[in-house]
Amino acid sequence: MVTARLSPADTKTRILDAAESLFVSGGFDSMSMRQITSAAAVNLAAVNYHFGTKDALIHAVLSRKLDPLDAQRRAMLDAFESNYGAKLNCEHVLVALFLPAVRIFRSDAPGADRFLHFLGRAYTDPSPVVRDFIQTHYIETLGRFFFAFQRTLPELSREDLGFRLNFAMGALSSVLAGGNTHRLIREFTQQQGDHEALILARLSSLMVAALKAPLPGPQEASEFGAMANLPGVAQIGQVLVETTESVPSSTASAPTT
Amino acid sequence: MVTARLSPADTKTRILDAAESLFVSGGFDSMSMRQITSAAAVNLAAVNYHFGTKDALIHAVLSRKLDPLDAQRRAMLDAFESNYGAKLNCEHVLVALFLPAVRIFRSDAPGADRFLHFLGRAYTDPSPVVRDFIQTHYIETLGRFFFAFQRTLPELSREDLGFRLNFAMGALSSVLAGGNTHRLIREFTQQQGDHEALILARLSSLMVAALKAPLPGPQEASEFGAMANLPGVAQIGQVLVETTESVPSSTASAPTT
DNA sequence: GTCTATACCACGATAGAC
DNA sequence: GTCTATCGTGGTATAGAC
Repeated sequence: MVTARLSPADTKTRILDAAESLFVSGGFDSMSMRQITSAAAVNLAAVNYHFGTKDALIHAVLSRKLDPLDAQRRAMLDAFESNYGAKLNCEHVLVALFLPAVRIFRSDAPGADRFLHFLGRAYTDPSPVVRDFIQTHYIETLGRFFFAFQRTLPELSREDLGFRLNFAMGALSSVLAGGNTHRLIREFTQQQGDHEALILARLSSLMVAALKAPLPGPQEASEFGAMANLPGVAQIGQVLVETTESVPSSTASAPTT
Repeated sequence: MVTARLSPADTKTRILDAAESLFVSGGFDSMSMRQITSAAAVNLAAVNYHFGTKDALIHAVLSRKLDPLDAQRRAMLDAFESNYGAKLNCEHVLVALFLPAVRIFRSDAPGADRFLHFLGRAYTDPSPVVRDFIQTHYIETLGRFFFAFQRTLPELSREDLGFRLNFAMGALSSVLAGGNTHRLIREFTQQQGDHEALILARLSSLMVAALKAPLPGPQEASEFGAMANLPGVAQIGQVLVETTESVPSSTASAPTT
């Protein structure tokens, strides 16, 4: 509505900013309402007033950053599909998947430099509150990208593509969550001209490698089996279990192996 | 150490089992002492008596599973280096890195079927209690594997290898932490003979692809740059920035990563 | 409609009784 | 070794000030 004063919207934003920062630092379960409210310089009850609950607050934090990212990803995939049609290849799809995040990261929006770190945390947080939200809100876009990858990589079966995409996306999330993103990216871009393109190229090259790697057949598997059966290797970790189920009373566990 | 009765060791083990299960489900910060003790059917204070603190408890939980894994990894790398010497290749190193985990996963030890899930959680948990413990206790083995990879992949620079290893290990952890591992892996292995070898081959092929992918140069980067500048793509997510104060400010403080 | 003070129950941790 | 009582802190809910 009208709301002449300028304080109300500011309070919500300050809470969101503080919560986001604490979320990136230690994850959802780690951040406390008292930490959030004191960092935002608002009253403890302000969170409950504006968001209702801690779960709803993290949903708002996630939506604020992930909704625009999701929309840009879809828009970019649309643009590539319109431009290339049947000639769409998997590099195009990867660009549509990565470029929006890289652009946000390289923008001068507040907190943009921490965006990749935030993205990694959001995708790796163990809390069901976070995982369920992401898995229910951005499934549609994920399905679109899955379908696009399937079109550009017809040699992969549905299950195999799922395995590789899971692998690739997990890799990206984990790398970003590590927080080394800054140092890593700076290293590769310090003497280059087009930062955005080079970051894209680096990430995409690894992804393409994981997506296009030849599928191991029985013969490759048997090679690994031969390695595993080498003398001095075969017995390592071989669980020769004579004790049925209950492990002996030793403080330092010798069993398991 | 006398402990004639059978209860004391049992109490510790039950606590460890309950804590491990809850850790896999929701991470470190999510699991509560009351959840743990009630699941283990012991008194609330039993945890503090046997382990001292919640942090020490999770350290014990991690050590119980990760120490044997770490030892087996080192032993297997030793065996491969003895067998192959200078002819060691990066597939060998990958087998030494993965096979111990796969063997534990496929053993009939209690909770072995959840081992990969546990491993993923341990490597991705956001809590400093977990991260610091892992990074301080298993650094030595990580260094050994890094050195082994460096020998078998001399064409990669130290920094590039670090980036790719980070990528590959993050992928593995994230895939495992996802929990879909069981269903996914079962799908690919249900009608095959040598499960262990095939799982190894699958994981290794993706890792090898990520480790051996050609490093993108300026020309590849410019191709991606061209994609990003297509009509209908260039303006998506472009944060119309007129203020270009902090451009390529090389704030790279730490030289070597 | 916006914000504050405060009370409520569950959490981790500790001391001391048994 | 095991348990109970207790303290400070976590998320949540409400009454009331502006």
